[in-house]
Amino acid sequence: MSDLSALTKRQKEVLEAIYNSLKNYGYPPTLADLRDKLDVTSNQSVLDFLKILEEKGFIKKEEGTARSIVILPSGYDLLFKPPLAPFLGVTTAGFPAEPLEMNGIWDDISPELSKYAGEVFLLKINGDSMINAGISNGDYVLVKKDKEYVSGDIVLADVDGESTVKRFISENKPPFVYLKPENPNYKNIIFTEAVRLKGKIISVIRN
Amino acid sequence: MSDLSALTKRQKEVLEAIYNSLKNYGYPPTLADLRDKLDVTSNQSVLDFLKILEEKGFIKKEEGTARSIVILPSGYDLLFKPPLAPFLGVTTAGFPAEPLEMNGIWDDISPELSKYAGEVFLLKINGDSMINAGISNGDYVLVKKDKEYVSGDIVLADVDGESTVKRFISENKPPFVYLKPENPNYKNIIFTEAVRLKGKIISVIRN
DNA sequence: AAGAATACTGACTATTTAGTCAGTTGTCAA
DNA sequence: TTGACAACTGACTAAATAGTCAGTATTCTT
Repeated sequence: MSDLSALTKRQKEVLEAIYNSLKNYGYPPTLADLRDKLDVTSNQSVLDFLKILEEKGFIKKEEGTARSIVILPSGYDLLFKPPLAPFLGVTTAGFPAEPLEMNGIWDDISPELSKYAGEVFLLKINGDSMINAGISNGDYVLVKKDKEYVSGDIVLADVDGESTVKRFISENKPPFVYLKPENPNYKNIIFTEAVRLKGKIISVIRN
Repeated sequence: MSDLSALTKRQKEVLEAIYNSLKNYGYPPTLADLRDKLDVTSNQSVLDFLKILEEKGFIKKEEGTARSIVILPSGYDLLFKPPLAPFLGVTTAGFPAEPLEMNGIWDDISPELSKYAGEVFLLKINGDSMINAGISNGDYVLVKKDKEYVSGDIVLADVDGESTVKRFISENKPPFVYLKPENPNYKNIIFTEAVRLKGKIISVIRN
């Protein structure tokens, strides 16, 4: 038997189609809605998929009831969280990483933000190197993956395998390009090949 | 004609019944579901209500479509935010109020937070009197209504009809009880009858 | 090479659900 | 005291929707 949590590409498309309906109309799709979205002509195809998704625990539906498909938490997980996973172990701001407990926290962030899924992730700040930029120990920052950075951006950087949050500076005088902590007790990090920019901090959340 | 945004007690019950269905089952109710919940025996009663709620802009439904009732933002406002309304016009942090644009912003905050509905609201900070506490101009703060405050809490206070965010201090030496701005350019506000504490700041959100 | 799983078809029925019609009752303000 | 409004009834029809049946084609595994 195949892995309980594994979905084929097509099956994931179905889950996404359900989610999109929900998002676009505010209520779940009918079999016919899904039939159209999935470009099939038979209800049976849809019922097959729903049965599989239900057996694997991603959705739930009531028999004999119109528009009764509900996406379960594990379904939402599959839709949104997997691309974030690689980052979740890491943590930041100049000090050793601590595993991030997403439980609860992610729920406090809007599902709306899931439109950024794959591009945005949440990190818990560990350290005080950015205190003067209003980012304190224990805060959560929302990081958006990006390719372009301008001087002054607050960024998540990977320095020799260790993650850190600093201000990115690029200027016409020495030391030209470097990472600047917003705390006089910390030193600038000169940009070398060991430094990689992972994303921009787009939001700070403090509870 | 009566106020467009006013609902009778019964009409509000209907809106709540819709919401409860949504919450309990994950999808909207049918006419029959509502018929049962509202303890009426005719579909027409339900249709009458839905028509009124739709005309008044609290819900939307598709004709000829099962379970197609969607609660609109103003419907959710009515369900959760009414106790907050008095606050929304106000704004904060030492300077004149600016009407708060909830649109978009509220969407960035989790629906999960609606469990605090009636106790929590969002304010946009206008001013820099709390800059050293990490609360800057343009930030949003999540305020939780409360009755008990301890020295050191950052609070939303009403001072002579004007709202402001400050640190609440209560100590054994003069001036004993007062509101302290976290910015040396601002003066302490001594606690008098003109000062009322409205809530605690539980979260700061910066975009 | 055979079976299992996946993805799919087309015609059909049964059930659910929305909506209509033609009213009644009670309340409250002009 | 009349008329608008709010809340409601019971029987009905029309439409939407779920689900069945009996298959085929393709790919992957053993």
